Amino acid sequence: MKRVSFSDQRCSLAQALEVIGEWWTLLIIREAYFGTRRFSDFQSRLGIARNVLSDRLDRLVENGLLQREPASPGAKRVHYRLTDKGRNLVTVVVALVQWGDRWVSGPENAPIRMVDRATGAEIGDVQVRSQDGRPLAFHDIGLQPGPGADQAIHERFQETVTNDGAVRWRIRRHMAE
Amino acid sequence: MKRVSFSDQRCSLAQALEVIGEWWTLLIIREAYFGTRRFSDFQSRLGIARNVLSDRLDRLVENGLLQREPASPGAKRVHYRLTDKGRNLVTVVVALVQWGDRWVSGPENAPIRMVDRATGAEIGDVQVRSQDGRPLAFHDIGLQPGPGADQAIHERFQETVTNDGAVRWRIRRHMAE
DNA sequence: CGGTATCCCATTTGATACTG
DNA sequence: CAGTATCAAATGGGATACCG
Repeated sequence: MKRVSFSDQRCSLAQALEVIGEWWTLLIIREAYFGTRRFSDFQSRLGIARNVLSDRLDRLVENGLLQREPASPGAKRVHYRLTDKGRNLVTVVVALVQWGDRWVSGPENAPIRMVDRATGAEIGDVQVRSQDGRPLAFHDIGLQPGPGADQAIHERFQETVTNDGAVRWRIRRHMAE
Repeated sequence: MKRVSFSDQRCSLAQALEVIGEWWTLLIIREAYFGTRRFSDFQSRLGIARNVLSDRLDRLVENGLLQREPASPGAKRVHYRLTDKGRNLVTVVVALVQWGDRWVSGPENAPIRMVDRATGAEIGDVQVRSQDGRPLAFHDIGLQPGPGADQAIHERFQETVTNDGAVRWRIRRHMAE
C-alpha cells in the first residue's frame, strides 16, 4: 500500500523527512559536502544504481538542495552543487555522524575527522543550546504548541497558569482523560 | 533486489542511517520525546500500522534506543522508554526540525515550539561549533582522514606539508589522477 | 490492551541494456 | 560521460483477523 504521506503531518520533522528521508539522499548530500559534483563520481563512490542516483539527483534539484550548472561555460555537461538549503543541512549531517561515531561505530573507528579549518582542532559536539549559548540537556528542553499548532496538537497540551501569572504547558501523557 | 547494506560502509553517517534510516523510526523517537510510552498511544498518534510499529519498536529496543520496562511493578504490560542512546539523538531531531521549519514549512507554521525550560525562551539554532564555542560555517569545516580511515578513504585525500611543517589535507575532486 | 500472523500491493532498488 | 528505459526481486507498509 501507499505509505502515508508525511506531508499532511504538520510536524516539521515529518516535512523534513519527506525531503531527505529517502535512504540514499543524505549520503548523496554528504558526498556533495566532499566536493563531488559529477554524476559518475557520485555513482562510483556511493555504489548506487544509476537510475536511482538519477532519480535522487532530480528530486534533490527539484527540492532545491542541489543545483545543476554547466560543468564549464557553455558546456551541456552539468555539475551538481549544493545550494544554501543543502549546505544548511550540514548541522544535521554532522550531528548524525557524531551520534554514529559515539553510539554505533565508536570514535576510534571514525573514517573521517572534521576539523576547524582555522585551528586544525577537531570540531566540537553539536549541541542544543539556549539562545544565549548555554548547552541544554534533554530535560532542559520544554515543548509548547507553536504558531502553526492545530487542534490535534493543542489537545496534547494542558495549559496551566501559576499563581504569579506565568503560563506553563504540560504534555498529556495519554489522550484519554 | 536487496538493497546494499550500509553497514559495510565505513561512514558513521551510513551506520547511523542503518539504525534510524527507516521512515518511521525518527517519528517514533520524536513521539517518545513527547513522553509517549504505550504501544497504542504510539499507534494512534502516529497513525502507523500496528505490525509496522511492532517491528520498529522491536528494532529500536534491539538497537538500544528504547527499552522495555514493566508499566507498573510486576505487570506484564510494558512501556517503551528512551535510553541515553535514544535521548542523545535529540540533537539530530532538533536540527532536523529546525531545518524543516526554516526551509520547508516556514517558522510561522511550526506546530511545536521548543523552549529553554529555565527561561521559557525559544531555544537557539543548533550549530556546528569549534570546541571553544565559535560557530563554524560550512566552509570553516575541514575534512581529514580519521583513525578508522581505510584505503579508499585515504585515496580521496591528498596530504601536503607546507614550508613550516604544517600538514594540510586536500580532497581530491575526482578519483582519476 | 498489546501485540502477532497473514496477505497483498506500492515502491524502491539493482542489474542490464541502450542512447546522445 | 551522463544519463534514460526496462525489468525483476526485495522490501516496506497497510488492512485485517486473531490471541492471551
